[in-house]
Amino acid sequence: MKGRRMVVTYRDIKADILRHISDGTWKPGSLLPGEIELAARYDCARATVNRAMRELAEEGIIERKRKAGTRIRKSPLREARFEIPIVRAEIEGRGAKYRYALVSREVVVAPDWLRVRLSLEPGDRVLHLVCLHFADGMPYQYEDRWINLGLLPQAEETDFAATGPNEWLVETVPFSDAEISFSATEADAVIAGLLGCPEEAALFQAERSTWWQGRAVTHVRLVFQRGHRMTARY
Amino acid sequence: MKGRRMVVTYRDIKADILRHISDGTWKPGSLLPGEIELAARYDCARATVNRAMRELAEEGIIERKRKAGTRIRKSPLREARFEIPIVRAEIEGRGAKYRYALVSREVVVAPDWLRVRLSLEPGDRVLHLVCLHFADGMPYQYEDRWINLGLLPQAEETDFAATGPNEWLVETVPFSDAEISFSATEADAVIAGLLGCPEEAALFQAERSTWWQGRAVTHVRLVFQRGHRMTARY
DNA sequence: CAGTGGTCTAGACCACCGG
DNA sequence: CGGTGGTCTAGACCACTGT
Repeated sequence: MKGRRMVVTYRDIKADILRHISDGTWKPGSLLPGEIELAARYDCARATVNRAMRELAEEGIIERKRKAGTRIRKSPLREARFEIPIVRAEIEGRGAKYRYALVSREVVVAPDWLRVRLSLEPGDRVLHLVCLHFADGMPYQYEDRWINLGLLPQAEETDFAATGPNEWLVETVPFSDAEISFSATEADAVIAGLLGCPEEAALFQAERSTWWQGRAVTHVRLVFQRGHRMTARY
Repeated sequence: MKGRRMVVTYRDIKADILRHISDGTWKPGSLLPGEIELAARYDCARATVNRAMRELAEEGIIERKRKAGTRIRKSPLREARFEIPIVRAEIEGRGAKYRYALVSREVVVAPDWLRVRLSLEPGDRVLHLVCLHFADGMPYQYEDRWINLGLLPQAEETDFAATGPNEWLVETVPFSDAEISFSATEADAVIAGLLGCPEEAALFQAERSTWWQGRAVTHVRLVFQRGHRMTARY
């Protein structure tokens, strides 16, 4: 009279383990049963338990070491994941109308601070662009970008009046490594003028350097309009 | 004379796919071969290909849909992961000496803005703490915390003069959901005084609300010393 | 050196959804 | 409806590392 036994999924196991942590059955630092033991308890294959625990480890909930076993992390070294969207998508995703404007364009020898950041050689030339991004006609983001002409010489011939450098780069360099950092900055006269905010206003900014196969592609400083927030759940 | 054939690992496959994207073999938007096809090409089990592609999808490199197959993402919807450490660990991790100070403590009825954020009832009581965290004797972070006494009544009897609320909460509420957001703020008179920076200085701040099993635990506003950055690679 | 997690395999069933 | 990815299984070998 018994139908087919419901199969235990790795999601079930994750949820069950989280429940045990939540209700205090397993406390921070304590040792969990091994995979074989749990597979027996849940009556499933070890691979299923493995996937559940591997994901919990990736999420920073538990800590696994061969031979030593699996433990609940003392202070849950958790991490928040932030999507890094393209400005256009970000603005249109909020249901606002996107507009882009090129403010200035110049080809120069890379200044020292940039050479250091991107590991460029003395004398290397870069394309320096300043742009503005608008949401519903209001200034949304100031973009100060430097593109390595040694790696992307075609950038010098490209017209950035219509298409922003961000979108051009995405389709030109399909895949890349990046380092991004967030901080606060005070609006200088130029930025205050362009964003239409008071000088010295506190603004949220992101700086990102990008590499492709070990070579520097671009460096960009993005300064957001007053009051901008970046949010994540975790 | 052939020894045991080298087994193809899921890491090999990930690397190979990334190489194909990097060198332009597969362009953004293009359709990749199915799992069975790839398993045959790499001469491995489908599960191995599946794990490689599943991880690439999690990382935002590719997009998978049943029946439709797997494609390279148009604009690589990538995400940066930031570790959210406890202040003490953050400071000691930089090799600096950590010191904590409680600035003020009061039990009050939750103000309206907090009630809304944490979905509290009118009249609910909260513990309001203001603390300072020092690195090598220099003010590092200002902490403005509110703890829900309805959920954690024992907080009212706890002495936060020695141990910071953050560490107390971590060991009291082992697991929780959180929403965190980053922005820039101007130093008001109080914060400028405590952090020792000019009034109106642009400061980086994080705000976090935390829930345990659906009930609000705490809300905290963390304001960092001038020049603070949060960095990630991706 | 022995126990634990890490990974691969070959096969199977199934859910979803595009054509 | 049929092809694609999603997942589970039972078994195996291996790498790492604490004891």
